[in-house]
Amino acid sequence: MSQYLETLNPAQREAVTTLRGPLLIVAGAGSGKTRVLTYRIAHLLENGIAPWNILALTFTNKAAREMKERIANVVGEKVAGQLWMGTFHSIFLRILRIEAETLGYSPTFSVYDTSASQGAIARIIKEMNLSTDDYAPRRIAARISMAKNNLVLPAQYLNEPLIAEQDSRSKIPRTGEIYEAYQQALRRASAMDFDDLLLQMTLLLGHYPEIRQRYQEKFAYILVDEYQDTNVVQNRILNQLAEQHHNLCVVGDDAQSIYAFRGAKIQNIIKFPSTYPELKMVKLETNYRSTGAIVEAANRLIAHNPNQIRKVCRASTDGGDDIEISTAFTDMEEANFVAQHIQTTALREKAQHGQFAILYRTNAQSRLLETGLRALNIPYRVYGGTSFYQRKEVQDLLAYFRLVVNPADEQALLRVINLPARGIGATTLAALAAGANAREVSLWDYLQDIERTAISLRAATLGAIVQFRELIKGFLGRVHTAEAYGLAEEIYRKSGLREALELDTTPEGESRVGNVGEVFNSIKEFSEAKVESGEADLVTLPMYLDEVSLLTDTDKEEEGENERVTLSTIHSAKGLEYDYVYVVGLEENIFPSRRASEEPGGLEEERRLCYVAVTRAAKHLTLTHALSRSTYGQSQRNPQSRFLGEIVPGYHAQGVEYLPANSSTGSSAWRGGTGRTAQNQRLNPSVAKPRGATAPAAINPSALREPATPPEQLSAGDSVLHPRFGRGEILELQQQGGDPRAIVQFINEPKPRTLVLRYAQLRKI
DNA sequence: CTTCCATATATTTTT
DNA sequence: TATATGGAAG
Repeated sequence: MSQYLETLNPAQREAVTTLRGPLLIVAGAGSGKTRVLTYRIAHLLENGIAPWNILALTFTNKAAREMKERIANVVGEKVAGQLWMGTFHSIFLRILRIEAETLGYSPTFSVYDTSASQGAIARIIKEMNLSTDDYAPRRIAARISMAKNNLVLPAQYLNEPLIAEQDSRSKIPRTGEIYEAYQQALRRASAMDFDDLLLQMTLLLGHYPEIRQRYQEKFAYILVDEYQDTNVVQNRILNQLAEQHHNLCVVGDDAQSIYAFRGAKIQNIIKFPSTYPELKMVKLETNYRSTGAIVEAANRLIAHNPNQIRKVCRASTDGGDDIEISTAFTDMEEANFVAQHIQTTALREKAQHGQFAILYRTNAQSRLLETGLRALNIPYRVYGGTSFYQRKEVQDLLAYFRLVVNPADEQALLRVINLPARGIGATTLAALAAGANAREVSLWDYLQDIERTAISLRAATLGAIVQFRELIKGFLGRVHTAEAYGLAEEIYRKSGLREALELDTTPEGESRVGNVGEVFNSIKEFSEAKVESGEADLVTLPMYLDEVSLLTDTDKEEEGENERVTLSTIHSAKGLEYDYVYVVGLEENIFPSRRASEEPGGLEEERRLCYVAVTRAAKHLTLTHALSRSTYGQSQRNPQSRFLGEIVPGYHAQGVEYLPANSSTGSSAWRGGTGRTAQNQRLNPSVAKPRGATAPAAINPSALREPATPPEQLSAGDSVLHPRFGRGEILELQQQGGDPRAIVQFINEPKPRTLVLRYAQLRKI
């Protein structure tokens, strides 16, 4: 027996060594799932299965990369590189590129990200003259995405009475038509959105038996990670591929299914046994990550969900710290408490900041937490949020690349045709779109003989269009032969994008230039990696685009990860673990969120989300809630989350009365010095042990009551105090125009702010 | 055609 | 409270 098998427990060993037939591995949190998957692949290889016959699918690039690395450690880089291992989307993209022509797509088809897809849908809604109040593009896009994820094509969508009824009740009866037009637009642009990468894949396998058979034979062994998060289409594809050999191994935990809102079907994992009656089921129930106290807390919580695959999770070690619960008066005090708690704990336990994570339900909650951490000089990083790749300047540049690779790409064309401003405005574009639509060709095709067809355009506008067309044409021929970096640079330069960006010397402008620089760095890194690994001799722009269009921020590794506290939504934290975890905002209407509790099954999903949050903690778990919280600028009071009582039976925030909602004068009224400002209890043993819990306020409130300095007495270089942002230095004063403004760098802010002096109430210090 | 200001709008989001 | 979007002025 191989050495690695000896390091596994019996259940893990069974999961690793059962090579043939359908296998369901129910893997509780922290049960060594990745280890099992890794060893299982190693074991397959050891038993003579060729790496190219193994398909291993994950949801995130990060998970794929991690597993690839770990397998490479066991079997070597060369063999690991030959595995078909990656995300659903990236693997299917790879296959769809090969088979594109069968489906009537160009092999250079574009991949639309969410914003491109929404843009295309918005265009159609406008062209159909529908009100964007009822037909909010976001909403329609979500509806279409849901349809695609559930394998409902436009024809079915239009014919399904149930859907028609739903849509007319929601006042969006023409959604089906939009869906149909959208799919046509995608084809004309030779583009697929994220959902299409799955949908077209299943259509390919469904409509072409010989192709299906080829892939069935090729992928004789299939492994799927996070199976509880698969949607209808993904599940269908898996069944299609596994039809012949039935060697389908899925790993998941129904208790951690948190993506139903994106179409994930928890039923896939629950019904897996009935799809494959001959299956073997293995339950991994030993949690090697968390202490007994944490595992028990998680078990108590999840026990409130009725629909589950039964399993009994046990900790590998008993005991551990009790779960800590803290009640704060306000969200700001909650944030300060957490920051303070982290500082004290890090000192006392000699723990690295990288071992701490603060988890919240919504991204908006990160702001106060950041302020709290900054006030104590605790380094942190915010996971997720606005992605690097969603920055305007980055998207603009990538749109140029996309257009050069696939000039039919309408969204890319629309994005850059007037960028930098060339005098091709909305009116002109509407005329062009009308012309293209009338002829049923892509915009790009329509531009080809625009000199003859567009009569109504002004000479200057026509000239600008022709010039742009020739600019793009100059790149087209070289896309597949030129090296990515050089071509990218040339595009950046010749398009005028570079000049336009570099002209802006404001701090924001400079950061934009920096971001573009990062893109170029990533092109270089990507190219070098591909050449070094021998995967390619020549790395072209299309290859880079395929990589980058399926990449998210979370995939980027950052410097100094170990020294920084992680701030993350619970969703983004799935799969990660930290010694010290703070789950904040445990209040009704926040967590569980109001919307979720209104939807059927929503509450259970929120509870699973909470389960995910709790099980991220290895050593110590702190739960916090605030009596009052400002949302959208308004103060709100929410009762404690029901989850608190489920985790710690009988828990009620004690010793604090609900205070009137925060008034405009600030919270200094109860910050005065006497009495505790927050209640903090250590539970179980049930004797509540209060302790002082509030961090020093970032800004001394009394200092702010002093009158502001009149604007005319301020000058650049002055140190000033702002009621909200605190201390800062004036970088520049702007007099031009109506209101005099000041650009101020605050010590607690990453970048300078521009303030209108009339309102800003700055005080010179 | 571009710029600016008012107004609306507001989960979670692996791809 | 921030941000996105759309209409009116430049």
